[in-house]
Amino acid sequence: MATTFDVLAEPRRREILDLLRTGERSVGELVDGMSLSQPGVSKHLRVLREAGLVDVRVEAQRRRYRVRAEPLAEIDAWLAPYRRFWTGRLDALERHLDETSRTGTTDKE
Amino acid sequence: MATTFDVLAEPRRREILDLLRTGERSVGELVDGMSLSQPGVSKHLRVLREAGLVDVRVEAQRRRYRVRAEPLAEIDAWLAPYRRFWTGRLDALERHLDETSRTGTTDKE
DNA sequence: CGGGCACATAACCTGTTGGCTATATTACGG
DNA sequence: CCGTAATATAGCCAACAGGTTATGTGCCCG
Repeated sequence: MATTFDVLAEPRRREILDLLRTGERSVGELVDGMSLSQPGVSKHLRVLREAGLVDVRVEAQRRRYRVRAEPLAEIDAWLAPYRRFWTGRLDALERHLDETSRTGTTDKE
Repeated sequence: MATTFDVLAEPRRREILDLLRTGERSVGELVDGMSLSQPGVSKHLRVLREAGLVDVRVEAQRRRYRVRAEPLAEIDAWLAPYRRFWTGRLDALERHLDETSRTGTTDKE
């Protein structure tokens, strides 16, 4: 089963998520909103669903899809340790530890 | 040229980033740190480099790689509009707007 | 209760990707 | 200068992903 990153790597799937960001949508609405065949959309929705990125609500013959937060929150969490690379300053000590954590090899020169 | 998401979709590339998170590393050090052939590592490094996710510093015959922040910051930015899905509460008005922003179709039933 | 919607699944084809082995390249050290 | 160390590139192959068309399935409506 694909990782969240795999799933998000697909532009059309990010497009779908963008469409869902403003609220639930049926498959047909998604198809209308993005030049791609209906089976194509369904295929992506399946991937999104299996990765837990969207939720379905069956309503008569329609299926309403909406964004699920958890996997996105995981990405956010994955990003956390890197965040110090671009957010303002970090503790001088912390930086020092990083620089020297692996020293001891052929590191002198 | 691959998007940042494409690049991050590869587990080995995330592994490389993880190794670089604690400071610069040479290719050889990366190879030692992750069961994968040297050409394999170099190939991934090339992708990471072209996507701007890492930087190289040539030093004698060694190449020292390190993390570059920008693309990661972009991911962070992409995540922003979704963040409200899992961070605490959001403004009632904002939620209301989302729920009703597209209403007017076959939305009643 | 039969026809048509809305959606999912199947089957097929093609392009891309990642791994490997072999080889080119460049810089030192002696 | 030569040999070797460190890394990049080339070439090859198997696996996979995404698009398309055709078809299955369930549910409302007249």
